[in-house]
Amino acid sequence: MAEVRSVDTRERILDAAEHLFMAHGYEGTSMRQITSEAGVNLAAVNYHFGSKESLMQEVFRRRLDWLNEERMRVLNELEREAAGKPLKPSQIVDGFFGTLLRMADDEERGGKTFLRLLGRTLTDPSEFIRTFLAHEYAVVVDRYKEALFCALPDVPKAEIVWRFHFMLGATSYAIAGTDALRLVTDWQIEEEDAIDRLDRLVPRLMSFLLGGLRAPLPQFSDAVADSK
Amino acid sequence: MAEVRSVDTRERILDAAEHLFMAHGYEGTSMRQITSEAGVNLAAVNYHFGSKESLMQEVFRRRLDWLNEERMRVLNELEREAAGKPLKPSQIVDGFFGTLLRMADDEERGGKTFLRLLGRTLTDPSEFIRTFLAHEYAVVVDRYKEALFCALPDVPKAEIVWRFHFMLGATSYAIAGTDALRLVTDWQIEEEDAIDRLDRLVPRLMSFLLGGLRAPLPQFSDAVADSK
DNA sequence: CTATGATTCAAACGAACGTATGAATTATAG
DNA sequence: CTATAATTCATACGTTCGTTTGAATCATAG
Repeated sequence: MAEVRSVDTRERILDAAEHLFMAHGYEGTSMRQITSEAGVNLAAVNYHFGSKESLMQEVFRRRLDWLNEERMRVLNELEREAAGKPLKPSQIVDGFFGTLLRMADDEERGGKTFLRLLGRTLTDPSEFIRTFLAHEYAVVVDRYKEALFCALPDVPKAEIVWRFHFMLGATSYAIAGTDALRLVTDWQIEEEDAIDRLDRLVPRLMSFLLGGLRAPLPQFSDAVADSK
Repeated sequence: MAEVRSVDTRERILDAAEHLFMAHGYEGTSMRQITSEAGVNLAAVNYHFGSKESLMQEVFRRRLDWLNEERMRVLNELEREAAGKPLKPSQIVDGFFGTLLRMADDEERGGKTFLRLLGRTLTDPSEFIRTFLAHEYAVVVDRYKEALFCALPDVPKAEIVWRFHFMLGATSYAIAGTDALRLVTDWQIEEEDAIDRLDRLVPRLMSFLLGGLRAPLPQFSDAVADSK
């Protein structure tokens, strides 16, 4: 069985697809763009992956499998060290979001390209993509949610779930890239941040997330005891 | 000049486009879907708007013109009342994000449909959309940024800009809709929140945003005085 | 070396896309 | 009523899309 060529072809396609999906979105990227950038024949995608949808799923699976495992490993390690005592919220947030953000430095795992793709895809309108991602994330997110419940026993669970959601949004935006960032700034300020974008982004985002997670509980206009 | 028919047609097209762009994205929505849902002829879009791109821009302009004016009006009013004294961050945040979120109740202004469209579009990969939105937002965002600089004189400007960006992300996610929300929860908790989703979402999000905005400043690993 | 299965390739498929056209229809002005 | 401009309509154009096909090329096993 020939292996050398095909493994190479598969990987080249995945790399090109990852980059182009990030830059132009799923619907905005054609098979011809992908195979052209990968330097392979047009039919190669359908031969190796079956369809464009399956290719998209494989692009994510290649990265998320590792991320999910790593997140699980980190949380298990934290809980082992804590020996039964509840974790600090900052540890949990770092385990989930910090682990993600540190992928940006790891070119082997897709680096910034994959992070930006992920950030943009989480709000992608395509039904099959959201369904796929929700399924990929379900188990890990559930474990982290439970950890937060234990770490913040005085905060209603519904509140924690919402704040988890808000944290995902802030993070998604942060990694979706500097293009959307033009919304907020014309960069009259941060020329000095050209290189250090990342090692500064992480602590910046972490401060913000933790501040939001530990904010005072909201007061609803209708006075209802919102416990549990 | 005939006006009755064409005004109706224009509006019907805009409504259908708003809904379909929200549900399936810009690239994922065809002219035939739009004209079919609007109950008008296929050629009507090109006749009234020129092209699909122009239609997309008009969909946003119809809503954002009002939103921008309202945000300006609110901020001017706040500054008038304050009479020179710096505003409270909570006032500024409510002026920018609260004004946006309250559109959800206003069906005349697009309601939840437009909010979800906006939330999803802010991370849309299409170049011309991001460029257009950045241009539409520029002036207002700049005024609110300046207001935050004055309200938080001890916080470095770069930090405020970043946190503004994070707040946009969290808000975008919150309004992008309950579909993406499945990522975080299977709704084992919040059956009771079916109706009140919105009058509870606003205070919830506001608490989170303010907590993040006022969080302790991050400590960078390389010790550099990050003033200015 | 030959046979076999895996992979690559050029070419084509039908479908769907955004847009353009010119005639038919409708509303307004004189 | 008639003339004129605005709008609607059915239809078609040229592209591009994702996918398929069958032959050509390659690597490996016997």
